[in-house]
Amino acid sequence: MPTSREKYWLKVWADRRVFEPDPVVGKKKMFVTVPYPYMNAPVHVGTAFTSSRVEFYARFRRMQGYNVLFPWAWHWTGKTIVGMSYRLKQGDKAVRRAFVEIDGVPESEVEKFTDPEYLASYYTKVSRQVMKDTGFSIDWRREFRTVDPSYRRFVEWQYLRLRDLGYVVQGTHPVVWCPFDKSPTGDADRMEGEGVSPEEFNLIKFHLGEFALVAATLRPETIYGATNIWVNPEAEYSEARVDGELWVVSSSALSRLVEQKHDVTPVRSFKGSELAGRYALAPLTGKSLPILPGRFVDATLATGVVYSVPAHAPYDLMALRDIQEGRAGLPRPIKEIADKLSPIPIITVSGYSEVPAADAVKSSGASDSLDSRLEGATKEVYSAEFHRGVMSKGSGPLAGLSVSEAKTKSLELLAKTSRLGKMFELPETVVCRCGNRCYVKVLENQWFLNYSNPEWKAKARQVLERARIYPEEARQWFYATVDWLGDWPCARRSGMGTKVPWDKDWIVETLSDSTIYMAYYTLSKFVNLEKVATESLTPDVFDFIFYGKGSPANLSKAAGMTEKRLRELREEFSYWYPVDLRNSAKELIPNHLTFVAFHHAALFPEKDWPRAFGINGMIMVEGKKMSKTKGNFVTWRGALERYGADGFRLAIALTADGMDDADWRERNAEDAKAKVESVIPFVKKSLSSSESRKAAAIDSWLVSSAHRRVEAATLAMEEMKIRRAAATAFLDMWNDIRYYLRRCDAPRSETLTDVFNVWLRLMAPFTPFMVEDLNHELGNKGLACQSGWPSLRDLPIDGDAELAEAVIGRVLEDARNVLRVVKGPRRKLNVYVSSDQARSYFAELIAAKQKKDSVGAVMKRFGHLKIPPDKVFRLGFELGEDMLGKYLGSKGFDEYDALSEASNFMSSELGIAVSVQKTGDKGTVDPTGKGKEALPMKPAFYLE
RNA sequence: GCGGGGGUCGCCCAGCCUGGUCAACGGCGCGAGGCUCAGGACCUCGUCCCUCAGGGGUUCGUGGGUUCGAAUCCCACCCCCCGCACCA
Repeated sequence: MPTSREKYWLKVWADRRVFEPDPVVGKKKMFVTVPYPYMNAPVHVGTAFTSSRVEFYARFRRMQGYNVLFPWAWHWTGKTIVGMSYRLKQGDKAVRRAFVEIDGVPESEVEKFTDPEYLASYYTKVSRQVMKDTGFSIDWRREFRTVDPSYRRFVEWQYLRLRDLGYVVQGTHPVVWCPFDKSPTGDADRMEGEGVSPEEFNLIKFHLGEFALVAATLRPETIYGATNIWVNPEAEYSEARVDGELWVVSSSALSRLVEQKHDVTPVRSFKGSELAGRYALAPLTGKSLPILPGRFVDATLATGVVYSVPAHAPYDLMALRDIQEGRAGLPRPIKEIADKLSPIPIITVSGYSEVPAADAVKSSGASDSLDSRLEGATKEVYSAEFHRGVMSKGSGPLAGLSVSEAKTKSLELLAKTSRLGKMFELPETVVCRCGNRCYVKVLENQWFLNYSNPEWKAKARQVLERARIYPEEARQWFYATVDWLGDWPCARRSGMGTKVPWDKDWIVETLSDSTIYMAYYTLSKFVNLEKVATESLTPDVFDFIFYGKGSPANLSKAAGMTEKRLRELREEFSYWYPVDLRNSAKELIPNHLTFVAFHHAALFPEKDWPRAFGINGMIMVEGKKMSKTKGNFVTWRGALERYGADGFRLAIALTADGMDDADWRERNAEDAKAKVESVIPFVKKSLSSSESRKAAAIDSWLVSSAHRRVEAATLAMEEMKIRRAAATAFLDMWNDIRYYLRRCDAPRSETLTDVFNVWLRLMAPFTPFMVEDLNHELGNKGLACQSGWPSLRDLPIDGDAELAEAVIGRVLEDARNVLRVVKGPRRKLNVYVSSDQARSYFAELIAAKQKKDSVGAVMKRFGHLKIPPDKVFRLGFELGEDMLGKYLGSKGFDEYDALSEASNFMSSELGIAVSVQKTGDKGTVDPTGKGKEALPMKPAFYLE
């Protein structure tokens, strides 16, 4: 629960509607967005990380005087929510446990989660509250859910227009299919078989009388090494008419062939063992190969028929040995056939004998053809042969080719014989979340977004080329994605969502519908305030709002809206669009963010294309990837409760920049919380020790430093370098003030007050609650979040003051070094500032070098100083261009005055008396003559 | 495999585009001191190795190269992370 101070400010902000922007003619605007989070769980620290970047940016821009719109919505469409709800209903304990133990949902609520809409509404409710409690500057008037009727209207409009443009096309495609869900089964929906996708198996038709015995293989190049054919003796096989030919395949293959749009008429079925002992004729080689029973053959994989290449396939070799060595227990005639067979090597590969399969079988330790260790042996041999293998003499026309070349060549040859077919199959078992085994289905007349369209691609690329991308490193990834994207299936059969307007059997797939919805925020306000009815939102009305097409007078009646309202909608859109910033985590580049580019390219004129994309890394927790199963899932609510709104916000701001992954660490969050809490006491204490007096150099220095910090923080914010900006605002600024307090005898209250006022505004985007309190504490009227971003003009640079502190810092550093090293008694540190002569020498030598003049003339005049020129040049480098320029350009800087003034300070810092003197002045005590070594900004020391 | 991003002083990380100000910012951790009855918080100093004068040595994945000079530029290699699609 928010603290009372947090509650107080939340109420003030809400009452004054500071985050509810409407168009203001002539006022520059800033429209920033984050992809809506999916409501199958409460928002977590990852959501917080991504969205807080926009929140900080929004508050920053608002202070800069922009009219900032930061809207929010909730993603409900898709099948995950429905799926989780369904699994809960089925009594899935893991799902239930996640709800209760990780998400913290009360048991009484979980009961109701069997209704997917309830589940989503619950998470929406708690997520909205936590975001509000964190003080996000969101215009909640525009909030919506992706299932809202008006939003559906908007999606329908989008799809109608995309179809008009020819970007929605129909096509045919193989998918992993769950027969129960009647839906494609993506990775996330699988219980087993992650990452498995359909592979195209080659079907090789062996002549078996008038039939074709159809063997399936991924390695067609091995056909020359085939010794026999395997069928599973236990399984059922069928004769069938397939696409007009007579095939023999496993019975289970028939139904899958049907799903893959083959024309199948079964003729008769029989046991696999019936085929044993018969012979079939191989294409290309023309060899007659015996059919043998092999129990290792999976009849449910592809056609359930394989040809045997014992030289290169461990399973084949082992199965052959099983028969030859009597383990298979087969009748004599079969065994006699097998006894005559031996491996035919056709591939040579370094590191293996002539029969690689034999080596692999041996090292695997497998004892028969059903031994699972053969799996590994197979992978090993295939991999070695594929990458390093060369086809040998026995492989006929393939001889001399690499294995991958031979693959292509063999397919060409087979195609010519018309003994080649194709079939999709899953190389491994895939089981759907619902528990059913999946297979490959070829979907016909599926709707696709035509991302492969070259013109569309070119235009999408333009959108990206015209946009700023933070950080720039992400740009290449975007471009690569545009090139890589193929047609995207954009409709599905199940889950929540909007129906495809012209084909109501389909639902628009969720990634495909969430591409231009930022435009919808400009009108959702009117819908929520009941100023616009869902029925009014016809395609023509959307055309008017987004394109200005048509006239309000003509539209008004049909739309059931006044002309004024129509114009208002159009103006609201025109004012806010385009999106100025869309920020998201990097894993959305290959899909959502690039889709945004595509759809804006298609549907909007260039002036309405997104201006910038912000990309951030993923969230880690204590150095590990956050996941529910690992048990390191941190909810936003949980973190907020522990560290308070400001502490949480600062901690998250300081985690990472660019595409680096953000590491959420409790230790850092605790530290952030403590920092936030100590700001106000620090300010109060500092002010109470201050006094009103005339400004001194050190006061100007603090103002100068503030200038530098504001400059750095502003630049960082503008480039979405949130961590950098937060570190500058909090840590660097704080360090400067602390130094100042130590540095001067009595801090000047006017300077402190000015600088604290700058500081609080720098911190305002990150820790708004504490800052409002501080603002109040400093006696300011109005709200900090509405005050202006600090102006550099109010913070003059004082180069001389900066030089003074720089030289003091250098002296302290050097002196500490000397004091650390030198042992023995010490009483006093004499500091000798360089003589006027040395100063001239330094300046002239540097000038000569810069002008590329000869330094000889200068040396001649100053030779008596006995300071080698190298030493001068080295010091020049050491000082750096910036400080060197400042020093040489300064008229008023007096090193001696600066250091003398600071002698008390240096003395207390070093814990030893410090006496500053100037070389060459009368009365200077320099018994060892060290002072002669002094150079500008590099005084000499003598330790007594 | 393809595509993208990276490897920095115990840990996280800045610097790299635009080479020298770099033993290299900042934070965390750790050590010493201060403040405190004490602890926490807070403040200061220190934290690669050596050094009784501000210095020296060895460092920025590895190996080469360019240069008066390289964490920064070029080449090769090694390693790590992310994405690879009908899914939010």
